[in-house]
Amino acid sequence: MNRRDEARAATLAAILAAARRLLVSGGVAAIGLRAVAREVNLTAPALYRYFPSHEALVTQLVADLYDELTTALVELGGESEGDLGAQLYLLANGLRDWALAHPAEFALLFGTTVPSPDAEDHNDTPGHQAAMRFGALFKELVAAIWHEKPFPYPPDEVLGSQLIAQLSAEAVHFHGMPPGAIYLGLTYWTRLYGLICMEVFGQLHWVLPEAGAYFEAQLYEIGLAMGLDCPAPE
Amino acid sequence: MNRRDEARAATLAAILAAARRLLVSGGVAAIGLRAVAREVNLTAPALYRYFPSHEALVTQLVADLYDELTTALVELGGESEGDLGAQLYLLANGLRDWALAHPAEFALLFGTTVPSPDAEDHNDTPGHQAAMRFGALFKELVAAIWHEKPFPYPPDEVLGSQLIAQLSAEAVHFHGMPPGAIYLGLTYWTRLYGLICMEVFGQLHWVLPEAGAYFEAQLYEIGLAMGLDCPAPE
DNA sequence: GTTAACAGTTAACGGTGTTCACTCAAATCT
DNA sequence: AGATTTGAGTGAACACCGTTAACTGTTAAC
Repeated sequence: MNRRDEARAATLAAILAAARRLLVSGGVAAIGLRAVAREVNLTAPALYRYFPSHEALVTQLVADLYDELTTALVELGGESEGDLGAQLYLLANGLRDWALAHPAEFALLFGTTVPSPDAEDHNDTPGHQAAMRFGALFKELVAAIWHEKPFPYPPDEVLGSQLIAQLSAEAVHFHGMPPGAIYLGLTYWTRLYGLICMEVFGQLHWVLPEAGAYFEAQLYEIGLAMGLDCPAPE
Repeated sequence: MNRRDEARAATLAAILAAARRLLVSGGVAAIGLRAVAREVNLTAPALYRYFPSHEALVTQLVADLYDELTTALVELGGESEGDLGAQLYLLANGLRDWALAHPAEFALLFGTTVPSPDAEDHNDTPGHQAAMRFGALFKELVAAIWHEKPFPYPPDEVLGSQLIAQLSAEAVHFHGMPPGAIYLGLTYWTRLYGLICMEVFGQLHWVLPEAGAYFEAQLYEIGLAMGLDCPAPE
């Protein structure tokens, strides 16, 4: 580790920290090259020694945010050691709290990710890999819940043969769960994502000014479906 | 109607059409003042005779897209006159098809709408009003379904007293449906929105490369909960 | 027929991401 | 140790962005 490499690593971290600060305070649009450079006492072209483009900087920031969110949720779930149901409940609420506290970051991570059809070239992007690590969190937890106490799942007629085939192909990533159980776990994630998206993006205001009670009811409902004894809303 | 007013209306329509074209081809970022102006053989400052700002132009475009989507869904549902369940099914599938065919427009309408907390000033924006007209579509249909054949809804213990109070306050907008029924209708909309968001934003690729079968299964499941006889997936 | 209103232009300001030529210090090689 | 290469950083510039101001014609109104 040269003295130059140390300096490089330090400024790189400072750049990402500054970008993060700007994102939190002013949204995605606030992450300008000159603004970031100003925060670390540099000029804009100097950042091209660290990132090939503005987009690459934002992508790296996305990856860091994913990892930060993942570790935050992991240690949040660690508080309820053993009770996997409570862990999933904490995870869901933790994700919602994080999204509401950091709407700009949430929009950057989970919103408007226009996926270019050519999947090959950007599947190895740091953001994608961090997203996979985040997704694995839910995958592993759902699989653990299933293997601890298998929950009833919809009969095959509800899913359809095509979906069953698709889910069976993914069974290796879910530790050999049956397709119906994978379906229910996926349903949990889908509904959770949809609820948080609607709330963060303000798509729920026209019917519910405050979505906390609705969120809890939904969580309770889907938790019941998975055989968990979630705390009932009051 | 002066000759000047005619010209004004014509160019205004041309501006919005050009903006729409740019949105479709290149996403939201492609709607630049100079780009729009170039499309209608004008210079950028000329557009300020028609819109006070770039944002106002985009907002108007959002309103137009909402109305276009609303009418498209209305006439799509009109094909199944009488059968309200089939109408809801067509609406859901129509919305998904539209979103997948026009991802940029969908992202503009339903994604990343950062809602400023000061709700007073922009509640009368044309985009908001058009969004209300769109939302009314689902509201009315759910209410009609309920009044035609009331469906069973979750007991009060599942919802919690606070949510029941909130939903009761909104009952006037749902033609006097009980809170539990409103909850189920809202659940339909929430799950539909979440599913489409996930699919359009590419948030489902890491587990399902093609989400059509999953979408159908989800639609069938929630349709069953509302007492509808949707076509079962195969 | 004069006057006021208005669509549209050009020029400019501050901002953006990005590239190029350049300087200077640090690491490497002889 | 001295020469040489690597690389971080700068300043100027390019093409773009949204926006404003001053200005030119044409059209409507009195």
